[in-house]
Amino acid sequence: MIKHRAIRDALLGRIVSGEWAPGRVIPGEVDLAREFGCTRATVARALRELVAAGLVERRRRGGTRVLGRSGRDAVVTIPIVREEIEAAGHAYGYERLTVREADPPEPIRQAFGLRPGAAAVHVACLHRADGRPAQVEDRWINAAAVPAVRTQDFRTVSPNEWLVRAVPYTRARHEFRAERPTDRLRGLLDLAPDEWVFVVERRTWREDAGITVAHLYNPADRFRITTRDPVAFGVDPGAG
Amino acid sequence: MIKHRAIRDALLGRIVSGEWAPGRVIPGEVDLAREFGCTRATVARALRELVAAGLVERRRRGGTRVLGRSGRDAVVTIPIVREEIEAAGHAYGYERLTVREADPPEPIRQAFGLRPGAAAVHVACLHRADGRPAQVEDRWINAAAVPAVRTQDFRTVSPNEWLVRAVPYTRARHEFRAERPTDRLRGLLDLAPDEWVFVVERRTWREDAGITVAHLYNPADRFRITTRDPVAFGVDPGAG
DNA sequence: CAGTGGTCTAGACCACGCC
DNA sequence: GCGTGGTCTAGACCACTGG
Repeated sequence: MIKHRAIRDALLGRIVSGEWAPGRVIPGEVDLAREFGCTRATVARALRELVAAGLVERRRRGGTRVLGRSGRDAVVTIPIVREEIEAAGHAYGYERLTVREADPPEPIRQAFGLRPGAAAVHVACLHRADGRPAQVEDRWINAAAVPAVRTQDFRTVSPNEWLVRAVPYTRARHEFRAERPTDRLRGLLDLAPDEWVFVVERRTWREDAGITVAHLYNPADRFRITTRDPVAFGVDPGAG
Repeated sequence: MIKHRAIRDALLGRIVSGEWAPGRVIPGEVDLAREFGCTRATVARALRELVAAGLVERRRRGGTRVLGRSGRDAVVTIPIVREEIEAAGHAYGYERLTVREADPPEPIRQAFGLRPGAAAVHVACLHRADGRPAQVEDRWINAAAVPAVRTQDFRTVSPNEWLVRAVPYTRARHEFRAERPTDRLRGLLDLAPDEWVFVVERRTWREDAGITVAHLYNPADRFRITTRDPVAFGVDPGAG
């Protein structure tokens, strides 16, 4: 029986049951500590978790207030194509299409904060499931931030897996959208005549330097992204 | 100067700089407390935040180990069409298309955990930006879990906004995918001849009872979902 | 079984911000 | 001003687990 978790769950129950409606100010730490027979510190820890979960807000002198859940935040795990394919019981296949050092196009250069003429490496490759095309990966890597990329030919190791090992990053942003495929994509992915592609765009930074911009093109007919609730608690039981 | 935050940031720096590489076991709480001139409790709090951020894992006797960032988790804010439209400076328009009480189809019934014959309310409506169709909302609401839905005609209030006020939920799941539009959708959304729709599927529960299943159909040509980093720290500075 | 993290107490001082 | 949360200390005991 972990006290701070029992307290957190008790308070959570009062909130989701509606006993403590959104907008209401709940009892102060001292009162709760008395009610639960513990010290302020333990109550404070429970309340800190509720804050992290976005269920309450706290203000000095103003007390702790229950928030209405607009409930718009969700956590999405960016799928790694290799793991998806293997988890589905299919044979994973990897094929490097092209690799070249070149001037990145303007949008990429902007993302990297590079001056015109600065070098970057472009890699394109194809991931297969049981031989069937599953994803085209089109990626620019900032050669200034990752010099080692020049010595890599990506013939057997996919850019994603190489980067994860080679360069820790500190920040990532993703975008999901659907697009009309180019003719090249249509051929590579063996798309139906009218089929679109589901694009996952992934950008990573190390501090302020852009590392990579990747476009992951998936056949829209057989691709989806799912979310789960913000970690809040449930996962990661010991963390607060 | 908040000590636990200073310590957390110092440790974070050693991790992202590579001084403490993934896999490495970092000094114990007692050593860190001595180094930073504080008590174990303060160091523990800093480390708890690093755990929550997914940067380290801790085990009794095993110590605190730096994790490699596969970096696959991202937070996505589910867009609310009205806010998106108004934020873009357009006039928001709402039109209820249909509302009826009916037997939900099998997949919906399954999501609600309802027996055949149990009632639910179906609502369809259209959201516009400057008169132009922006999103079709197709939603089932569990009448058993939300009896008040029977008295609502949704003529002026959208189901989403009504539900947020009326029924707190405890759990939500979303799915993003792209689909061929039906003819009805093509007409309602004024889609280009070959255009697909970007579907956001949203399901919410209260405890174990399903509340609603919504399909939000967006013209794929002008819709995207973006993510940000897991809250970790930065947002919500006081929370841990 | 020893050493690590996990938890909790009792008490203190501080800082902010409604009233 | 004064009550609230925010932080920190000093010390204690426990629980797990790797060597």
